Amino acid sequence: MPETYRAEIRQLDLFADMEDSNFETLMRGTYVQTFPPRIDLITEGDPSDFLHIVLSGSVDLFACWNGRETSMATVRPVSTFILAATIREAPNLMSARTLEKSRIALLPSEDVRAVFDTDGAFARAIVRELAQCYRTVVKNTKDLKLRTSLERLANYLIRHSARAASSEFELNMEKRRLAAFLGMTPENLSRAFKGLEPYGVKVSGSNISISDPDDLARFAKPDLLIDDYST
Amino acid sequence: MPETYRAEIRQLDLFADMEDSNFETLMRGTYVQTFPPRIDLITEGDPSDFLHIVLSGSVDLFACWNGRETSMATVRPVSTFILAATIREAPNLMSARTLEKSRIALLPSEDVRAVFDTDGAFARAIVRELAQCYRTVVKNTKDLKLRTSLERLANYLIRHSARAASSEFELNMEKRRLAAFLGMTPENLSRAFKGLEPYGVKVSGSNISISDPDDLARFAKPDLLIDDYST
DNA sequence: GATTTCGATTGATATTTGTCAAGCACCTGT
DNA sequence: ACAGGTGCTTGACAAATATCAATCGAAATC
Repeated sequence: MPETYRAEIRQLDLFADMEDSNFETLMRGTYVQTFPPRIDLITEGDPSDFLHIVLSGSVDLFACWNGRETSMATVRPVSTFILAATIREAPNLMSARTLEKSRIALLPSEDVRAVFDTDGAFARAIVRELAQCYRTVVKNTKDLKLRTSLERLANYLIRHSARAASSEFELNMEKRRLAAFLGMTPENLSRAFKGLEPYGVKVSGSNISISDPDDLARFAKPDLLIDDYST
Repeated sequence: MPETYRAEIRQLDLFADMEDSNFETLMRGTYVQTFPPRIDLITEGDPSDFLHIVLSGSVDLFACWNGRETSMATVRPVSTFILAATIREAPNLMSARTLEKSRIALLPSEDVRAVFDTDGAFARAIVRELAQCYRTVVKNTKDLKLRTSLERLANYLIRHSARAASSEFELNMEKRRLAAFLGMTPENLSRAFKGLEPYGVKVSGSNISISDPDDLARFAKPDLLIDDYST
């Protein structure tokens, strides 16, 4: 079914309001590919040849320097990545690899830029998307600079508990990646989980349960301007 | 001379390509005000009523949580801030205060959004601006997560030495703010300067001189994908 | 079913960073 | 010149975090 993904992409905020003909132009050069787990899709520093859209599976955005590596974000369906690099015709700042088997749509960056130059609705949608991304990174920076690793973990757990709408949930990534995402070592994450036990956090493998959410929240002090990813 | 600022603003990338009539619409509600040093312009969490443009002076963007405070960025002429919040009609994530006597233009956010909805050229300019901002924050996050405070300071000095095109230059902000910007305490910054002495960094008040830039660079390992603010 | 592999954990230790308190240096206004 | 304020620096100490090595345990492989 080579056409099924079109509707999927068309429904994305980014593409929903644009001209039909421009959407067709974009889709003409687009191809969809399924990648196995742990495949490198992009290496930081490479030119941004394609705008990527995750249709299924998940992708890790990470960055390296001087032999160190850190995880910057996880991209889940259905959303795009390296939009900013595509627009600015600049090298990618982050690398990307699949976490699991994933279907990815690839839109030639040239086409994206060309349509962007003529389709105002598309430009406006990109603005909204980029503004969202920007605000997410700013929140992340505040999290990193204003909180200790224990506080970051506590707030991470609260956010995910809220998203799961349950005081019990599964971590959706390896602990080593969670550690990198939160800006600490895996060893430190282990100890941080221990450190949250007094606040009612129980860990068993990737299963987390929070026995007293209010108690945990009193410690974590979640803040809309850091932890609310919806605005 | 109440009209001089118009030309200044019109020349900004953000406003250069838009329709004359739309620019007029924006300017109609715009006013320019001069603020003394250390005046709070915006408090995080407040609605984003105005897009701000720094015409002269400089503005500190900072953020607080749980009694802690950190500096996120310095805005210098001529550029805008809180563009993302304005577009998304969302609360500001950062607070802003003048560092010195500053002239600031204030554009009602409603007008900005209205023009944005009809003027494709304006929307495209906003995209480029936001993509730039986004990439800057991503670089910042990499700096924070991948480097120690000593490495961050070393790379900061190299960037500013390059900008000044000289191995001797003046810090353009208080050391306490530099410390907050680099994600450390003022005490730690003092020690970090000491720690860079073996690499030829000499500090005298706000005057910095780097006696052996290559030696410092060998330690700092500057990286285009973190330290190059032009792409 | 045994083996291997790899991530997670733990303990011991080192490094980095922050905190507190005191002193210093420089500016400013009187 | 002086006093007061403010930011910077320093030292002693404490807390946070990283590193290294060893072990554990569950899942994958043979």
